[in-house]
Amino acid sequence: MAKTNAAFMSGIPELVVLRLLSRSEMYGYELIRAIRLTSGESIVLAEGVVYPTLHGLEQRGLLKAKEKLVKGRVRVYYQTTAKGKKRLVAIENDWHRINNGVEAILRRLICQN
Amino acid sequence: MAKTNAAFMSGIPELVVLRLLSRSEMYGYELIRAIRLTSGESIVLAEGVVYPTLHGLEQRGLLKAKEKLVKGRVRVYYQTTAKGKKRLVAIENDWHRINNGVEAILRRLICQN
DNA sequence: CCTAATGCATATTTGTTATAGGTATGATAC
DNA sequence: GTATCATACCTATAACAAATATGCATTAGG
Repeated sequence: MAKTNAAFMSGIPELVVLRLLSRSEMYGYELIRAIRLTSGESIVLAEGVVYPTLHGLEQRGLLKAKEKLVKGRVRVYYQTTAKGKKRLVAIENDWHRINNGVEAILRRLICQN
Repeated sequence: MAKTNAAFMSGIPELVVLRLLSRSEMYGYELIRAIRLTSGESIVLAEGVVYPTLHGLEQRGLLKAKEKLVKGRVRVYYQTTAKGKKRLVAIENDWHRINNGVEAILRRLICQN
């Protein structure tokens, strides 16, 4: 468990990657910064997390990769596919459901066994 | 990945167990029902998840166990200790921080890289 | 020159949850 | 009376995903 993230991270990389790349295409390094900045430093994913995630999502057809040569350096741009967007909707729903469940327990809206 | 829970579950068992047992003592089976009901069926933890969690938390001094004989049957009641409540506050904070980070990305409040 | 930042990649470890069993008692229904 | 379900506990193993720790190569800055 990292000092910065500390638990509650399962599923998060897939969710945030699909979400950010559904809006605009990005390359890995850029995406890592975007996750950190957009989350207000709350979510910091190392390269060893993001790159395998990108490769996995691409293999599953949820992302599409495209190589570009920028300043003599190869960048791999990724973009969420239509299939990826469907998947995104599904896991967003899952995330909200789990979240509501936890909130209900923390706030104890309902009660009694 | 379970059909009911589907990702986003890391850290959740510890959090909800510490939270529910900080309010009132419960025995394992009762706790399992309480998690399911209080979360509105959103979070369903099997016995194979809850019992090891209880044992682990007790070993770490975050829970205190007490055996009771009820209707000729032994029940093990658990209760969150003072140390457990401190830990609870810490992971509740972690949980909210991660949550806010994900929300910011989903809603894209902030932007630009 | 040397260092930091950029940019990609992957093998291995670690930590947790999920699964799938196992034991035993009490209550209910047929 | 006996079959079945709910109660109540337990643990070993599998499965999975993130974290860690690397490696390589290029560019910009001091």
